[in-house]
Amino acid sequence: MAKKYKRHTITAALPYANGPVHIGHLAGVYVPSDIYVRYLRSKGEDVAFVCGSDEHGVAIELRARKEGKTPQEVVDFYHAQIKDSFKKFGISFNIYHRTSSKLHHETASEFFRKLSADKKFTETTSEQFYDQKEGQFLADRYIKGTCPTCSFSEAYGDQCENCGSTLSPSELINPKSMLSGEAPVMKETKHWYFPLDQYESWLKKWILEDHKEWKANVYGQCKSWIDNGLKPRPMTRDLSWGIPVPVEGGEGKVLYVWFDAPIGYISATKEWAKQEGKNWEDYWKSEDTRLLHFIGKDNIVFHCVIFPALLKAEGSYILPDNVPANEFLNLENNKISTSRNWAVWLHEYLEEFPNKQDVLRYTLTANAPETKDNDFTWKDFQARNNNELVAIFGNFVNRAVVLTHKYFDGKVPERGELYPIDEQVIADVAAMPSKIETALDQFKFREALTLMMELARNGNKYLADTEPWKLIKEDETRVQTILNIALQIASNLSILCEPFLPFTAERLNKILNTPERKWADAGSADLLEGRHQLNEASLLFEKIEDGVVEKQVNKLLETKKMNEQENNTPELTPLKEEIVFDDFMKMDLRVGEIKTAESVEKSNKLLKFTVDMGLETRTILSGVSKHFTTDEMIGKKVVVMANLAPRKMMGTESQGMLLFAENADGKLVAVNPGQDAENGAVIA
RNA sequence: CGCGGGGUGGAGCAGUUGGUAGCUCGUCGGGCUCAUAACCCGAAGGUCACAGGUUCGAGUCCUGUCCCCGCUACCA
Repeated sequence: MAKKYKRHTITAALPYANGPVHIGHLAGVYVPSDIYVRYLRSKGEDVAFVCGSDEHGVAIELRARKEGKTPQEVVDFYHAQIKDSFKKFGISFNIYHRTSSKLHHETASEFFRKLSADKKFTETTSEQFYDQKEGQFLADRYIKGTCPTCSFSEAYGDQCENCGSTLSPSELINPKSMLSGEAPVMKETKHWYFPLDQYESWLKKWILEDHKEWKANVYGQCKSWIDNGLKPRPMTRDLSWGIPVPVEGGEGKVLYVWFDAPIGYISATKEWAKQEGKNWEDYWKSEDTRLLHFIGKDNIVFHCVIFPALLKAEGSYILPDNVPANEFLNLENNKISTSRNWAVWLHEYLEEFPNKQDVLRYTLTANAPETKDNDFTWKDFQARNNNELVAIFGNFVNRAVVLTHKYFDGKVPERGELYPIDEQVIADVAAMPSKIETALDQFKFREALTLMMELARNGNKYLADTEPWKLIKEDETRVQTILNIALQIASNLSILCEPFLPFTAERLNKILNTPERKWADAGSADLLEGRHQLNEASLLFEKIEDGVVEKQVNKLLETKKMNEQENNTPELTPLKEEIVFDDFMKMDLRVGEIKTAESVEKSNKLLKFTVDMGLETRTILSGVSKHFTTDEMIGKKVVVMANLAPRKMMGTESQGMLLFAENADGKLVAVNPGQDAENGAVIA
């Protein structure tokens, strides 16, 4: 932070209100942002920490339809649940707002109207697929059809999952709406485009030159976008759930969620300012305010490129000074997945681990995905609690307090003459706050946490080196000095651990019988006066037994089992249209035997096979390298669609098609005619 | 050859402008007994994904290869 700022506006990514929040959200965004905010507040800085539920978008509309509810009912439920989880975890938002609120609708509409009036949009009419049965335009992802490149029948409108080609929906053969299953029609529609391309040179300077200090993952992602050339992006959608387009001709259309969601930060700030009697514009339009966005890596371009460009276009807003984005957290070696229920849900954790919010906050900070994706395991959670929080932090505090009660009736003893070891440890304490500050100022939360724990470790070492329990028999004055210093360290811990472990800081202050202290006090060896009365010692952390984490692991195994069962009784794809016998007879299916198999250069999906078809040997390409190794395919009998028109892929002509069955989990199995079938035999 | 991030002792991570490879946890050995069988000391353990190159010297710079993750633009 080279520049001195008067105040800070800190945003945390708006969680999407179509499901509860899990440890991935916490680790990636909310714990780091909360640590940073608590640190700033402790330093006495003026901070607005804003967040809220993102409640628009097509996914919520679809979910509501599926559950037979209104979109509002869906978001009401999850908004309340998410808000509650954050509150209980001590995520100290100044306000947790929501984008379905009236104030937000007004704010976003006004923003849009301003850009529209200033001619910052271009209005373009184009033809898009429309589902007549559902009365709705279709996003690319909601159209399926046959891939023109590889004939895969389940290709999406934007991409074929089988061969990897990038598509546009109009290229699909036999397109089908995923909503109704009907064939969509083309229909004209007008949208408001934001010409991002016009901001290219400005973005180049602002990010690539002026913000080289951004994290490597953030900077790299932005550079990639800018270097690839920016295109105008539509800022409106043909949907019904969202903020109505507030200008002439916008009937039946809503604002794109990625247009309205970041503005949610602004409306949240407005609401908070109104409640607190402050001026919201100080936090968004004043050059001496520092704006920071805490997000996950999936949001980088929206927060670094699109939203800043919109703010720039509007003209009166400040721009983010930094966007500390984290990578993703995995759970027990698998990607966290809401739909597969592979997650640790915060509302469940709160019930199953009462009063252990700090343990999770600690684990997620110590193992935060700051530079790359990381893995959360229950075993690691248990180890960090038992070996670090209990053994090092909790134990040190307990030792110091118990000894003080034992020898001095719980009154802080006066400090006498200092030995070199005392002076050393006091100097170490004094040096610690600035070390932690340096780490926090660079968003290195893992490192900051390690430093904080180092102080507790030093405390334990100090006690071990000075051995007050031995000295008490011969030199009580010396013990007074030692315990005084040990307690000063404990008091320092209460300040320095507060950003990371707020509940622990509170308990520690209770034990020490002290008020909450501020960052400026940290480093001092005079936080506790002589004869200050301590409260009874109580444990800050408790050991977590094997059975407890085993239960959690079993719960996940159970989930895995259920997912597998669901896959075994899959939702089968509905039968295709009836065909007549002659249609069937048009297909020439033959038995073949794979003679050779090799991977295709520059393709991550294709394998190249030579297949013995009895009369001839054919070269056939198939997009199956994710499913099979070349070795396991050699010698296999397969069914070949023999009279399919040849097609060139990756420079090689494929003379036919191998048949595979696809399981619900996407895994392919070769259709096997049995080893007795002769090569070239007709299948009918 | 689409783009970005990552690949460092059993696990999780640091390694700044190239100069004897560090930290936490775990393991092994020892010590201590105030403390939640907690604490303290010591040791073992790495061809820094792989192959070349530049250099007196490369985890660090260059070239190529492999692997994992994400993005690829109406998926929030």
